[in-house]
Amino acid sequence: MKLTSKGRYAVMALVDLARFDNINPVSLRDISLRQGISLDYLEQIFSKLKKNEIVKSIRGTQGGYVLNKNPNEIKLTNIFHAVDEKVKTVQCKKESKKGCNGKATKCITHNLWDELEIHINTFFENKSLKDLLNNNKETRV
Amino acid sequence: MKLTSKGRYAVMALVDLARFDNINPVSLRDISLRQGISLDYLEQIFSKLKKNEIVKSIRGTQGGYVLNKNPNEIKLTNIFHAVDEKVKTVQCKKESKKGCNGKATKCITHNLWDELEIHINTFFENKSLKDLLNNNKETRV
DNA sequence: AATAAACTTGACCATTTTAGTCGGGTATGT
DNA sequence: ACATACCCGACTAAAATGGTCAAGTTTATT
Repeated sequence: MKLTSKGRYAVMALVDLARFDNINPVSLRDISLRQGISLDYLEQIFSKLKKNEIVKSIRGTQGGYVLNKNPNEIKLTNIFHAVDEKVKTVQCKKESKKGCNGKATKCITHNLWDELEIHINTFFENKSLKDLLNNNKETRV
Repeated sequence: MKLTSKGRYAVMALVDLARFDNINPVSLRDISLRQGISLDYLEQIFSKLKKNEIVKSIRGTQGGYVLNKNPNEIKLTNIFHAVDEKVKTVQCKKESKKGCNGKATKCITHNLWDELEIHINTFFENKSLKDLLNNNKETRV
């Protein structure tokens, strides 16, 4: 099981954005420089964040992105969902009634992955951008 | 984030093993047939389970594998660790003091992944093979 | 002693995913 | 007009994944 960089970058970028968008929109270039994430890659990520109405864009000079909601309304679930970062149990639970492994029954560990998924999603549901912002005022080395 | 088949197969195979090893060792061939997992792939997985002392092997005809511990002593953590299925935060947390992203500080979401990892591992620590066995007596469609 | 069942080991490989890059746009403030 | 910034789709190198294949060794049974 692994977390991909895409999800990590999305969260990093949004925390960065939340910190600086109070006055003006924040350009991806700035985020790129501050967070050390490739600009081109950020564009892909923000395209998805925009489609999912997590951020708004302002084009042209002095343009950039701003949050589309309050930081406490943006849960990690939303962010991960937007960039296709999700908990996958691979080939299990795809077909609802067919069972796994091409057999007629659920595989013997099926319920386990369900539980795990719920467990992880609960964590994501309960974390908002705001939590991360607060958590980070106390930046320890 | 995704769970790989290797981890899933390892758990499935061990549940299968736990059910049948009361009398005789269980051959991978049997597990392969019952669970629909490639025999060659199972061999790779069991090689790792054996190195981690989760199973013992008996060679020769009528040989096979048996559990090396009681089902309630085998936690999911142990299984996943054995087959290299673990929560990875990718490039974060590799260097202990250097920080992430090649900078001198921790990335702003560093603590988050720590928390998540703890959250998930807690789930794995608290689940044993025995739990899965019990859970499965009530096999619902 | 021969045989067959089963574990053991290591190399190999096709496919998919990941983490980008690249090249062209279009909109807009100055 | 021009620079800054978003927009969009195609492309790609490298890694991970989910295996396969071949050539063993061990041991119970006949």
